[in-house]
Amino acid sequence: MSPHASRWIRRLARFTSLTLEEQRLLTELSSSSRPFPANDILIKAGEPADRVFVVLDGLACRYKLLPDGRRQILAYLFAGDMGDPRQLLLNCADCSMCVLRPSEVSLLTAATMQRLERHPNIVLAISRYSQMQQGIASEWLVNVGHRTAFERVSHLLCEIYLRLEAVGLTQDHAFELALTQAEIGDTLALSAVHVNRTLMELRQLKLVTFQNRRVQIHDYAGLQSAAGFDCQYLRANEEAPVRATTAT
Amino acid sequence: MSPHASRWIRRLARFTSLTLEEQRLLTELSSSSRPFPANDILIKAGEPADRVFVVLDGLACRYKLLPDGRRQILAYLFAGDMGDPRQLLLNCADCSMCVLRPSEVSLLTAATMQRLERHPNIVLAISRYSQMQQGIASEWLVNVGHRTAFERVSHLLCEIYLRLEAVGLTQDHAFELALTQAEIGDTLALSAVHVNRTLMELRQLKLVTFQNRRVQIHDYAGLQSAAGFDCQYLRANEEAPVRATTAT
DNA sequence: CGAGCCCTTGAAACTCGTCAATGATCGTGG
DNA sequence: CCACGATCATTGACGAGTTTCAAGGGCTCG
Repeated sequence: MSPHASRWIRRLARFTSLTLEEQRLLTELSSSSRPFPANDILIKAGEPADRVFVVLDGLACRYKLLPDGRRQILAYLFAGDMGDPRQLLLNCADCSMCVLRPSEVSLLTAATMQRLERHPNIVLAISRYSQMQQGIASEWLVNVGHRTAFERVSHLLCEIYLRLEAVGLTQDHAFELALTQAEIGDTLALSAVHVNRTLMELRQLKLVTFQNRRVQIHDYAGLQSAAGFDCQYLRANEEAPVRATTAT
Repeated sequence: MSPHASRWIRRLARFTSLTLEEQRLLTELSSSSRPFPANDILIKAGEPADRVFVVLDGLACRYKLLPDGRRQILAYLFAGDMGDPRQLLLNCADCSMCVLRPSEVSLLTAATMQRLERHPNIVLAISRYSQMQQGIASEWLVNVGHRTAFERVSHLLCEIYLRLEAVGLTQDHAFELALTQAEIGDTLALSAVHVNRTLMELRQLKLVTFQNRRVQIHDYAGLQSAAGFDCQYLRANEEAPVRATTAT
């Protein structure tokens, strides 16, 4: 039995309340997790994708590589995050995935997912969660497209802070963030050098300190305002609506 | 009865074969469409989203606005394209949507979507289609993040060409594209001025001509290569797999 | 025929990338 | 326990791509 299922449950439970039985099922299904060493590749773009990844602990990401070797990170998967089950419907993965830190990852088969589908409540939570993930992807496009380097870095840090807070991985506006500056650059479409300069600037302005894989937010309001950050897209306080629609 | 449902059916049928009965249902459900004038706003970010939009004819887009007025276009919806039904599961729209040209748009209610859900085949097609749309969004992030202006414009034109071809809206490597250069700029995160310069360059290289709302591709292979375009993400030839998995 | 929107072009400024070198940190093995 | 190599952070100088500003011209529609 994996000790890490709780983050996943906590993540999903934000989108609809789960019964104890449903929580037990999620715990059971994620118990087949196994550890992956840092930089291990989970799947490459183009390969058949017959599993859904659940990151129980650690940090993974989805990304695409260009022929010249440049990389765009498309999404982070923190502890509690999972891939979109709809991915199973297509013949092959449209992007690659790797773990950035030593991580505990569970691989759910199509058969396992079918067990989940018998629980409409869980399906609802996963669907809403996946929809939120799409919202994050949209916000990233805005970020990379229309914000300055300074705003981008600030915005990303605001987002990560709230996402980690949602699963209980922050304390006093601080959290562990095991990303190199080069990886942040691949996320925000900035050079590692420029990420560094921007982080220095944030430090000098006493907004954020990012050192030794730890982020300390000194002035969240200031950071939010510098980023033009509006947390709505994270659906931090999504309520379970009265009407229990079951959409595709 | 709308005369435009065929593009929608054609679009979905690329992902699984639809029976005549299923096609009739889609035609019936889209018959409640109505025309929208150019620049009409379909929905604003934050408003309750209780309808799924199907663009039967014309051109719409999803976008986000920044407080300073800048706009990032997140997706185009050409004739035959639709929104993601999963959007209904969240309380409100996470981005705005408008029509860029006079368009024929159908608004499907949650009740209508529930009728569709009784047809697993249609659900499958829509799910696969939506998944492909997500793939397009990922590719756009790569585009904006890691490609030069020249590559971005070329890449976008390659994509639009294939998407329009899929629903029969091209002839001889030419198609109507009712976008202003400013709108292309809002899509690719470039200034309108630079879009113009890039289009001139493409014209001089005899790759593409874009004039009078018409795109004529003179050298598709050359354009594809200039863009570093790999059409796989469009799932142009997605086969209906043997196994009929029904994922969430 | 005029108004408005869009395209086109030029010049100057700025953000950010690249290149290069130096330090700091960490894990590993001698 | 220290030395070593590797990875990562830091800093400076320079260059390139793109933006902004500004102005003129063309097209379309009423």
